[in-house]
Amino acid sequence: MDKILSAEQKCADNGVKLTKRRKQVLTALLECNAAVSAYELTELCNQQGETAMPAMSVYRILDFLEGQSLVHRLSTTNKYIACSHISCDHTHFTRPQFLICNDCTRVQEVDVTSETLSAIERVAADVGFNLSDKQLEVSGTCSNCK
Amino acid sequence: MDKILSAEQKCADNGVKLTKRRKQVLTALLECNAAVSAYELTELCNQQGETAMPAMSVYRILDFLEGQSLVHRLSTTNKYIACSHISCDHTHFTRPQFLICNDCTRVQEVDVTSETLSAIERVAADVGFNLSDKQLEVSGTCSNCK
DNA sequence: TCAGTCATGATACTCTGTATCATCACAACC
DNA sequence: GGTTGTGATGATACAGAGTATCATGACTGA
Repeated sequence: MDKILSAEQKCADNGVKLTKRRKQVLTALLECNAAVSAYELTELCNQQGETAMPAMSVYRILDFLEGQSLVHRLSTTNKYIACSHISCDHTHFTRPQFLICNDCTRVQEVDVTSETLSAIERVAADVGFNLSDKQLEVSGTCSNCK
Repeated sequence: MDKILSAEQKCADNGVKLTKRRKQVLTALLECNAAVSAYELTELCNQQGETAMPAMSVYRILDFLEGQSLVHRLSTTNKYIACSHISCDHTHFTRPQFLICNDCTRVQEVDVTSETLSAIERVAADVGFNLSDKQLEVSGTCSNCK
């Protein structure tokens, strides 16, 4: 799985380690190819793993992976997905935007366009509000489900 | 409190009733003038109310009030706020957009501008995605806190 | 007044996430 | 080699968010 190799490389570049457990969680998340909750991911790990994976570790590891931009947390649904850009050299300079399908719960990651961003920033600035570096999450129906 | 009167009128127009309990929850939410969780709201009701307010009822009542567009649920923070437009004739034709302050947790409700909306729609359409009628939530720092 | 319907009360439970402390693994250093 | 320090993981307990379910209350309309 070359995504894991890329992830390992990125971690090494940042001076942190993609340990066995972290690899296990990331692999499970990549394989299920969907947005899943931390507890669902725990179950997935426990199904295929030899040694038991505690939910606690999954939370910690997800935090770590999020810090490395290898996974994203969807705050509207409390679920996690693997970043679409693990094996390319995409830098997260622009914020990610997530299109969440209400029917099949699949999630597509795109970049926030500069138009969208500047439109939102303008509205915020009007009331003296500074945006922080968060992502955008919108829901609807994906191409498969409509 | 004329906001309560307006709310009562709106409910009547829709053929539903703003009961005593529902008024109590809405009043508490209006008075605290902030985004609060369902359980915090339960406590607020219990502090000032004579008869105990079960958390269960608060959830049901919040659902009801949300259906009447009298309160909004912030899904990124799992909190609720009273709608800013209770006592005006604002129709929620446009989606609300919430600016959530990371420091003081205050929330400002504005309307999504047509620019923002069309920019987001364009990106979504590019990948065959139809937006549904959800709101937009962005976080940052409000004018008081910066 | 009696039945039907909607609102509320009460209990229990699941799911999500955090706090805390113990233990383990590995690397640097003497 | 032994020791010590640090970061990763394990284990337990708990808090917070939300749902399921069934019972009861209140009002309306025949």
